[in-house]
Amino acid sequence: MRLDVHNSDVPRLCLSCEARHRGVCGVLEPSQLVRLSRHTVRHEAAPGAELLAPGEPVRRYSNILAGVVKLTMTLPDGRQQIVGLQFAPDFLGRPFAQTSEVRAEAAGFVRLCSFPRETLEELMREAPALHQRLHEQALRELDDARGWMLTLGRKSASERVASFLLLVARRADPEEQGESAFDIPLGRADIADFLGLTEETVSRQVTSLRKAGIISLETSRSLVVADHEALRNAAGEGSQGAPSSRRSGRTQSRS
Amino acid sequence: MRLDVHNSDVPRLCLSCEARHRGVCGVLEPSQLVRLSRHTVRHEAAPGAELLAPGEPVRRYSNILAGVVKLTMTLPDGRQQIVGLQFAPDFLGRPFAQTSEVRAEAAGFVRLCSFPRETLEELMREAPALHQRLHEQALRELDDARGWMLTLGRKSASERVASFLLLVARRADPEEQGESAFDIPLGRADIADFLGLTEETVSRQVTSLRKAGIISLETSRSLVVADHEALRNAAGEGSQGAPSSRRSGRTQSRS
DNA sequence: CGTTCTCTTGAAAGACGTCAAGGGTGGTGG
DNA sequence: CCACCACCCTTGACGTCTTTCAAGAGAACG
Repeated sequence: MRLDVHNSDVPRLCLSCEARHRGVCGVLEPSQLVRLSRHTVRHEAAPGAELLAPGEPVRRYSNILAGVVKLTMTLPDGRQQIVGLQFAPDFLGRPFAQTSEVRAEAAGFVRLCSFPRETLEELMREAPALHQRLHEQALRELDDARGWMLTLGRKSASERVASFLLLVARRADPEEQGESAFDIPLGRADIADFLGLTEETVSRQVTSLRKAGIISLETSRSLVVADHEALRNAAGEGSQGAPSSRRSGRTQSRS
Repeated sequence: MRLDVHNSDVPRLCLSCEARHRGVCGVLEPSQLVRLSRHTVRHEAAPGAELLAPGEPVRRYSNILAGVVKLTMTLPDGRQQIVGLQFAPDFLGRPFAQTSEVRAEAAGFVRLCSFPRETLEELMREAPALHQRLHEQALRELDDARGWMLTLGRKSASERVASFLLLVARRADPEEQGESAFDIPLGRADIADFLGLTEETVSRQVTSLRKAGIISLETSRSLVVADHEALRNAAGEGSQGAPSSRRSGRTQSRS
């Protein structure tokens, strides 16, 4: 049963917060929000700031209020891969784990709302809805990661770049209709780290998509999708499927 | 508070079941086990059998009692990628989702213990420990998937094959000491689908690891690790890290 | 207006995919 | 028990996609 409460019971800090609607705070009662907000700190992180260090104990969890966070993994010899991207109002941090396996880094300026580990765990115990919300986010991230495994394992360079641009476009315009300009939140080097390519290859494939009339760029980081269906096809997600004789391997892109 | 119960309260079906200890059933009370077991069916699946079809409604969940299950994703043109491997006593199926994005397929003979969706959801509501167990498995799978993203995006063919053999060896012998023979649960074609390579390339790299004295094979599917540290190094997880001038890209393997 | 960083483009090399054929192994039937 | 067949694995030769190395253009900033 839900108590009859007023908005005035919601902490002032949370009133204009996006996380309270679409984020994890959306499932909390005002009284729980009040408790959470007592231990809450808002802060901003500059581009490149390390939000979570691999191997270090996780003391605080955060909601992402604005900006994009890169989750990266690194090999001993320095090779790097972005294994996830998080946007507002995603929850940042791994529940139940003492340490994180990944490094979280701000890609651009990021605004966060952080709270201590203990507070979250306490709330999670008494609010099953919160627990479920976090579980659902984990499953969503799992689906995403597996989708990118398919991209990394089986798609060609141009398909990977098209897939990434599709991700950007869909996030801004889920309907995939408009012709407005979307801001690409990552530089070429970060896109390369995400797609398992080099900076040069990303740049070449962007150029090639532009020359094919599928996209156009106002600046190097501002994307306009000229032909949504062509972009889906270029990403390997096209509806038409002429099964190849061999089911494996990257297909060779013509022209 | 836990009731004072005896083993005799545990359903006969569950008595010798591995899932009751290390699997999700381990957190259930005997009374809940009884309830679950009333709706439970044990069955076996032949190699290649489809356990979960992408896009179809999920009616049943399962515990894997024995065998290996491949989770695969496929592009419209037929290119395929294994996005996860599951072993006993893993839980199979995606909670909260109406349909599955991935296809689950038996790799070899598999024994399963299945129960209806409703029963699991009912138990999950009243047993927070079960909910948490499933949440933890999802997070574990997420960590795995991200680790393979790093492998698929940044490792060379020989490093990928070494990484896979390391997975097999560690699963059988977490200490990584013994010199016993491990059964490789996948054929070369499946390994290729897992590593984003072709069958031929996998075969070549296995040969190369064998010629380097790092592993030896009794049959093509029986692995002996001759030099554990060398295998870790070959997988790119070596401790020594001479940072390359460029941080990205697959390093060229010498020799 | 120079400096620096990011992005782009070019040419060459190499790793992996493709196509093709051969070898091993297990199962089945004569 | 051996022959045969199917399937899986291995090996070879070649093509090409992506990386590497290198340099130049463009944009942001002081």
